[in-house]
Amino acid sequence: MAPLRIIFMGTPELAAVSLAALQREPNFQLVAAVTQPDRPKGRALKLQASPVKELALQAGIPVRQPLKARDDSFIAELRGWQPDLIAVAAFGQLLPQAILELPRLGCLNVHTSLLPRYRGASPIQSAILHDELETGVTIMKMDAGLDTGDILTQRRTPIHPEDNAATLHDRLAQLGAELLVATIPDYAAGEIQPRPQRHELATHCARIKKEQGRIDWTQPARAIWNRIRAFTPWPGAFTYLPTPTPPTLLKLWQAEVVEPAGAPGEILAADKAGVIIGCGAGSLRVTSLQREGGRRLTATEFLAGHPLLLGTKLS
RNA sequence: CGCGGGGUGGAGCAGCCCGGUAGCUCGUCAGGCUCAUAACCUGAAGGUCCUAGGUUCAAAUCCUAGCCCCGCAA
Repeated sequence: MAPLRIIFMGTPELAAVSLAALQREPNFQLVAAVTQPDRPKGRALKLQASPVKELALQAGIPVRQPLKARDDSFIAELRGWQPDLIAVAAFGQLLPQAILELPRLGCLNVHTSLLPRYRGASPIQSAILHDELETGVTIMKMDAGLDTGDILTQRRTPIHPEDNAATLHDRLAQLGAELLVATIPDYAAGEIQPRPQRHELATHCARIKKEQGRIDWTQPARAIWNRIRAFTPWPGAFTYLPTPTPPTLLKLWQAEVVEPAGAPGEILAADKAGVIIGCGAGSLRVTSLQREGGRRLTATEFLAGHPLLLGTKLS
């Protein structure tokens, strides 16, 4: 059997993991990789290629970076590759019907949630933020909506207390890549019956905004704990130290829920075991934190250079 | 030229404005104390103050250039 001609569309690291997995399969022929245009990034605002682009270039796969996927000349070019299938993972743009119908086998998408839950831009963070006990990945046949296509396969994974968005991201990226590679041959052979989503159970999650990382100390400790885990490593959960003008930004990277209660935002203890801060219910022991201008430090290291007065109120 | 903070014994910081023998909280090592501790007491080792120039009688401190790190912004 001739190898399947596959076009890959994706952008961030999550997608690159899937591309790498596809690329290792001898029965798949990656005829092109499509990704977002290089974007200014970093302190010098230099243009930076997406992880998918870097990997594709390294693998000798032709790369395209259309400003708009619905551009006619781009679609014509896609057609020119004569793909059997388009595989999409975190591409960053909705695809027009013309593209969805272009390959013989249509477009498959890797989504890092158990659809129909957490459709949209931030499924990994949102699952943690909403105190879910498990999440997973879904391979679906794409349709015109946002993550509304028929489900081909799913795989679950528990969310552990020690998980944060980074660890969960890495695990789901791996799971998604494996599941994609495993699903495609069965799907191509007609052995998988796509199942429509139960749309009445759908939930949506929007793109994360940095401001959502701000901690509201009147919330229960567990909710704040989830926020810290969901916003690590990006954009970071933060609060402010009441230093004389202006307040100092303080990012919290790691914490655990503890029993003792206290006024919301008040520092109840600060020693080698961590910094204990009162919440709306219970309190939080912070064990890894970072002041603006400084690096991420353990509580012990932080306290060596930045004494925290008991009773200080964070905001 | 996007804005800003910073590079000081092993770690985290102060000192810099107002040049003049390098300090704090820890860690490490040795000894002591304790039923016990991420506890306490005593003592010790350990520093080209990022690099290269410059100013000066004298530079961690002032000036110039470079390298590296971080927050914001994306």
